[in-house]
Amino acid sequence: MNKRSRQREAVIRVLRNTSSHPDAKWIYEEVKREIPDISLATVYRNLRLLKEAGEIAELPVTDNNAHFDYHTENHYHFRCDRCGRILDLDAPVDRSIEERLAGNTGLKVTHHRLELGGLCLDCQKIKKF
Amino acid sequence: MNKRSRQREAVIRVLRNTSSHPDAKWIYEEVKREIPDISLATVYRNLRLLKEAGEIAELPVTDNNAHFDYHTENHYHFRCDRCGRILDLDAPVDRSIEERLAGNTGLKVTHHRLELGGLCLDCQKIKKF
DNA sequence: TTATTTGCAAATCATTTGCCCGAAG
DNA sequence: CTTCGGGCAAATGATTTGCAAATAA
Repeated sequence: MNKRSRQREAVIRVLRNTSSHPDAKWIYEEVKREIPDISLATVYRNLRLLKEAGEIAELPVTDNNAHFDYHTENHYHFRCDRCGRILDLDAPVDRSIEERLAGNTGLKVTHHRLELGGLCLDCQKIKKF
Repeated sequence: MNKRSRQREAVIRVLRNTSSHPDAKWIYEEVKREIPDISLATVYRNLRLLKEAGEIAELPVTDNNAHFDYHTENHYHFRCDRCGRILDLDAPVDRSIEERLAGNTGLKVTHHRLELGGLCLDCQKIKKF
């Protein structure tokens, strides 16, 4: 993580400029438009390093693909049950939830993650689901 | 899902009798104590079928292994950042969170997932982290 | 110069599938 | 009987790794 390579910068830039919380393959395809002979392994390598360095975050999902987010500060997500899209909510983070739920369990709570689920605007228009 | 096989019953029973939200390998090892020649594929197959039938739930995690939960009703989790353990919280689910966060976005919210993170009781005792 | 990073291909790991046999209903 | 589920081994798909060549500092 101590050299600024073209490919690493491109991975960061792609992730910064999308709000779609993409997986590695999607990021790879995007970066390839700028650096056509970049290797998928390089994308994976950089995503892992950036994550370990805390510059990006990995989202917990159930679809067998790691999804990434450039915004590491805590914020809330909405996930569409139909199309799988993940949207950022701009509601403020409410830390008081943490004490309220942990109660007297003795757990040391440092953060929380909250995600709404349902149908996004596009998918609500589609009749059968 | 319309026959009651010994191995399927065993998978369900193992999951029902643990609170550790295990992955497929762990469940496999447990069931093997009762049915030594069960196949790992059978465990995977049943976990997928049971999940599709809504009898168990899959938890979203970032560790490249699918984790399962026998309790499909909505409830909150605590995840230990150090040991990765996932605990159930017995705090009541607060559906009012959904309207509060979705606001006037137009999203149709049907459920939410909330997870606290930090250090569990055991890991708080360990000095260096 | 020299430590890092890349691209490629092979390796690994979790999970799924094809197929044929045994078991449940 | 007849259909569904199991075991095994091979297939798949995502992610990682070894290594020699390329590149940033």
